Amino acid sequence: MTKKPKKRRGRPELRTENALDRAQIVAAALALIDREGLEGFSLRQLARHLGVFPTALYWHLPGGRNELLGDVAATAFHNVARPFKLGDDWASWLRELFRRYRHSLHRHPNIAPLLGAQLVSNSGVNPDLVEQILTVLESAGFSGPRLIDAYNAVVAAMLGFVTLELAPVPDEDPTDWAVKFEDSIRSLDPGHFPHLTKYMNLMANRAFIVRWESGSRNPMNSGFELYLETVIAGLRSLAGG
Amino acid sequence: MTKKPKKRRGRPELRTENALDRAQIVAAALALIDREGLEGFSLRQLARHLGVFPTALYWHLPGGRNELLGDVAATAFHNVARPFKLGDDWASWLRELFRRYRHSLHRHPNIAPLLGAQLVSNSGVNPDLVEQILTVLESAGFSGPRLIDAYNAVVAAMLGFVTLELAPVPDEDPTDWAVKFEDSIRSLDPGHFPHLTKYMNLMANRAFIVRWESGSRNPMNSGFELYLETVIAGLRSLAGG
DNA sequence: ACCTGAACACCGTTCAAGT
DNA sequence: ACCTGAACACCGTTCAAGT
Repeated sequence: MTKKPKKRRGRPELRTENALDRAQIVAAALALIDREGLEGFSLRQLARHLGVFPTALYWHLPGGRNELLGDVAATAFHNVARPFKLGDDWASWLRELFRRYRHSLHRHPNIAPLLGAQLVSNSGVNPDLVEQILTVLESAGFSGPRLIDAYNAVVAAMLGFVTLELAPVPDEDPTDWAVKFEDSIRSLDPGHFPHLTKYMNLMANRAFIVRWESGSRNPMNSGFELYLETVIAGLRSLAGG
Repeated sequence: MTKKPKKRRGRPELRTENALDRAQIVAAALALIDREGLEGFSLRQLARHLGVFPTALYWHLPGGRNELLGDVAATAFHNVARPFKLGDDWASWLRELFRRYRHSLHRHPNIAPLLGAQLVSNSGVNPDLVEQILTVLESAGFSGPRLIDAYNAVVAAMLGFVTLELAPVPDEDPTDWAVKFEDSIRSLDPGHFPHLTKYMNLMANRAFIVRWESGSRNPMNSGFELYLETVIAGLRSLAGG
């Protein structure tokens, strides 16, 4: 009954009662990564933002940095999969899944490396998504070991394009790097690179390997759509097999 | 004319004349990453192996860590693309490209995150590869803006699957993590996850999201092959468009 | 030209101690 | 139960100085 809410009232973040819980830490981490990027992110900086000592985080996340990043990565999968009812069109369902996943990551582009390139993201992932993809592919005509192969192809396709699209630029002075890189691209010899130079205005900074900005600044929409249709057309033609 | 090869003869790595050049540093870095992984890799450790001070590396690689990793990543593309002659079958050429790239990365699985998830890899990449893919896709029937979309789809497909397949396991005590993760997968409710539990023996540790080992220990061969055929069949059906 | 050496401003994590 | 506080063993990078 004795209330004492006046403790530590000079603090920047007002930490009434028990300030920290796991969800709050994860949310703050995501916000920090959104602003600073993954390279600039550290537990110590996060702790500073939360108004606690770095070591306090270990009580809530015994696994430390990896556990935290696993939880952060899992948020990208929230609400990407819609319900699939028997009789629904599998291709439409897959299209929507791919687009919603991509949209979700474009809202937090800096976590893209976590999803594509670190198995850590597994731990937090909802098995519902796995179950649904299997259901949809069965309805598309796959079964047995081939169904599992198709499942792997679909997951790789869903994550792969976006991981690459949103791959971060080097963290050094980005304009220097961009200028230097653009120069080297634009000065290629048309004799040796006829197609590349012919299509330069369509490709410069818009195509993999010859771009100097990430997809977060330069979305690759039409490339993604063609990729998506490629995968769906391919699955359709292999479904009978 | 005065030869003095006896300098510093007590050193572990015998550094005759000028010990360091860029190529040597890159090779040593790759070897170190192969053994320790990307997380365990540091410039200081690399310098120790080379018998120099960490700061010596900056004379050869002014861009520091990023420049070094860019060069390391570029080695994955060496000799993946075969020559393409007019009249050759574009599908066969693409098949070989994908397989050779995958094979190249399986020899250095720890650098996979650099290629998929960091734009830094661009700097060292050979524009020949770009030119060749454009040539092949034109021969497959693509042209104009759609050719560029197809190019982006092909690059994303080539890099995407392998990046995911070789995504590294968390660096903490790996067996602990694996056991814990396997338990959580195997104890899923068949009522709620009928397909996933039905296919568990085919999927456990062999399919994305429900595996606890990287593709470097557990290659996903049949998944890759179906993915490859999916992309090729899809491109074939969209080439007319 | 090529490398040493000291210094700066950081990291993640462990462990004991406080309340 | 939840957090502080000190300590450990590291980082990448800059800058001046040596040869």
